[in-house]
Amino acid sequence: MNAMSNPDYHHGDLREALLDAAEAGLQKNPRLSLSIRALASELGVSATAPHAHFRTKADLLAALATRGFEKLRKRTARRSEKIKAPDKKLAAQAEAYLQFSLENAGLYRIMFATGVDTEAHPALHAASRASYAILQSAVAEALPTYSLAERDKRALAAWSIVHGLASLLSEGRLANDIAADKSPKALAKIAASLIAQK
Amino acid sequence: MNAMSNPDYHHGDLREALLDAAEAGLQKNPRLSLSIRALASELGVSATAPHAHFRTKADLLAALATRGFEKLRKRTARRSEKIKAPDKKLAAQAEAYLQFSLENAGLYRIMFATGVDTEAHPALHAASRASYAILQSAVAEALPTYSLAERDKRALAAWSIVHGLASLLSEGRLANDIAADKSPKALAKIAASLIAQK
DNA sequence: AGCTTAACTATGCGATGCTAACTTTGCAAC
DNA sequence: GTTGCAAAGTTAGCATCGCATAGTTAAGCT
Repeated sequence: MNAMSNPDYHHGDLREALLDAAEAGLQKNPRLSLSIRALASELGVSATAPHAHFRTKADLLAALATRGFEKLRKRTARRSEKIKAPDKKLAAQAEAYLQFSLENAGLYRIMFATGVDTEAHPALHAASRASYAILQSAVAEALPTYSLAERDKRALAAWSIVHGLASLLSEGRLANDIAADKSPKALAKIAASLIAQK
Repeated sequence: MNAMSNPDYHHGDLREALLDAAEAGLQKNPRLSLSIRALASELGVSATAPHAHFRTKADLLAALATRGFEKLRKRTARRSEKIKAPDKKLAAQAEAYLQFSLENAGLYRIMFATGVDTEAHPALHAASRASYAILQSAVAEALPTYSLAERDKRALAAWSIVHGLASLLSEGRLANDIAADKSPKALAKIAASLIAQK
């Protein structure tokens, strides 16, 4: 399955290569407007070859977003596991989330770009939902005495505030006169203190 | 300045007409990908006519976003003025904000779309900043005994949570299993209670 | 009446997403 | 081995898009 006999004919795995190239491009320039043709030529493949793997551009974007959510989930989960104290756990997750959104600004943008229809892409929906579940459980741990309904509200609030911050940050809408300290740590602290407040 | 003598030659005000048409299009279909050519033909004008008013598409989008922020500011301000109690004021503003984002989902998307460079468009920056100021003052009123720094943190948190909610909502990422009651009122209540909590 | 300028048209280029028809390759059945 | 077939490419071509350029028309000032 790997290493085809004729190296001219072609990519062992164009599908993954496309996603890799797209992610790399977004890493270099977060505002990059992805183009199927550009990706194809970058990989030395004809302009229409990608269509064998992604029917439409939206499908490619959805796959990319799915990847992004999986990456995000792993990151926040790993960071979270190392920490025992429930309230610090929440703050650590928030920080990991914000850090991810900053270090992968381009990918993060795609993950939340409208135009990627969640309902048409079950894998994307599942990956997004799984990311949320991590956060949700951290909130639940931080507020064990609260009712289920209240904890759900807080979890929703947690996602909103953390995503809101990430979104405002990556759009450069947080000028110095609004947030002087824009480090993930400082912002995560604000978010977590608000959520876990009793 | 209004009503030109020759009705064949042309639009009294193509610039505003373009923005109107764009907004109307977004209203009908929030996911609409705006096209200068489509707008032009809709207005019965040549494909390149819009370029006399907007040098690039990004300029048009920035103008549209500026309009959006002004509309948002007026709405939240008007709603806010009617209410005296500081805590209810904050909740009312949050509700107005969320309502605006739902009723103008397409426009709201443009307002926060990356690719519209804030720094290159001072008017957009100012309009966005003015919207924020309304929210900021409501938070200050709700927490009069707090330090300036603390109030600023809360204001930032308020914007984040409200924008985060709006963003998650309009991307359809708030399925029923996450937020059962997705009415602006219910969500605003969550947001406001979190922010004004003492 | 004449000049300037803003607003618009016509033409055309290069890039893009996508379709359709054809070709190459690897693999498996016989 | 040959044959058949599906997967993964290719080339060609269409429609649409943003935008630059150059020419044209109308409006307004002097």
